[in-house]
Amino acid sequence: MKKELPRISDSEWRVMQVLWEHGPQTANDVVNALSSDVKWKPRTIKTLISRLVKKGAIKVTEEGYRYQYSAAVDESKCIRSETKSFVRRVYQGAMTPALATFIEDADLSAEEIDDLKEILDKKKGG
Amino acid sequence: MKKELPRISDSEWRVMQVLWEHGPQTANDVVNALSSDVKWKPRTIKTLISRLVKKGAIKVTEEGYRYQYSAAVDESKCIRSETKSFVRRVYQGAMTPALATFIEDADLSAEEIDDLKEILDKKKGG
DNA sequence: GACAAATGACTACATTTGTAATATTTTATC
DNA sequence: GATAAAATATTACAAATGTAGTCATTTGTC
Repeated sequence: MKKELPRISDSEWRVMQVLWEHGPQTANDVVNALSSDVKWKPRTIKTLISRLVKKGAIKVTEEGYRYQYSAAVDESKCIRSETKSFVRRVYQGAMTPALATFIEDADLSAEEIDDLKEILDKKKGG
Repeated sequence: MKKELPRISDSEWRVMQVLWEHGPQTANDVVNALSSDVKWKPRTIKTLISRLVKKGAIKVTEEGYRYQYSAAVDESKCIRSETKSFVRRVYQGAMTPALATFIEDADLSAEEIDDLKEILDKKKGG
């Protein structure tokens, strides 16, 4: 019984990332966390939070007398799901060409390259 | 003077892919090419084509008496641009973690792994 | 040339998204 | 308890998107 992931829009992702990174917070905490990154009015962020609550991506608890918001969906699940739909859309589902383009475009240090090769090796070994 | 890439929606990608793959075509050709993949009415596909023309992603030429449509934007540019915005959104721009997740999730054959390692090596060498 | 068939242009309409404003309810303060 | 301040809820509204329908025109056919 896998629960459907709600679809999370671009702007909404920013909000989710705050919650995934910092755990339960008030709406104001989220506003503050985002204030350096985006130029949205606090109202806008509140709206995004409400929509995410309605979608089931965020859950609310009343801690004391104010609401606390926290992620109700798993970050890696969302990332994987987004990744899959991205690859499906742009690469018609073909993972290897996607990876090849990624690698070619990425600006990688020697260490990063080695790390990735190690991941590849592990994959082969497994 | 780089021209701005128009933003191409999910459904519109399907249309673009047909044009990138098969070159100039009539609207009907596109409809036929897509008919096995999607369940859209021909009208819907015409609408998508019109929107893409308006956005400048497709160009029209009158071959004889019927319109021929062809891609006006470069496929790899679009792919790169989409990829970048995807990584920005989901991975906050961090390419290496993105790649790591990609690799871990991918279902790769031994050959594919070797190919990717080779790409990585070339990257290091360069 | 009249008329059907094909094509393209224009119009439609609900949903989602981006981006908020206003109204109401709670809480804090005097 | 009245009132201000803060938080939440309700409402707004345009652009983009998904998904088409209808109208007008062009073309092929008799």
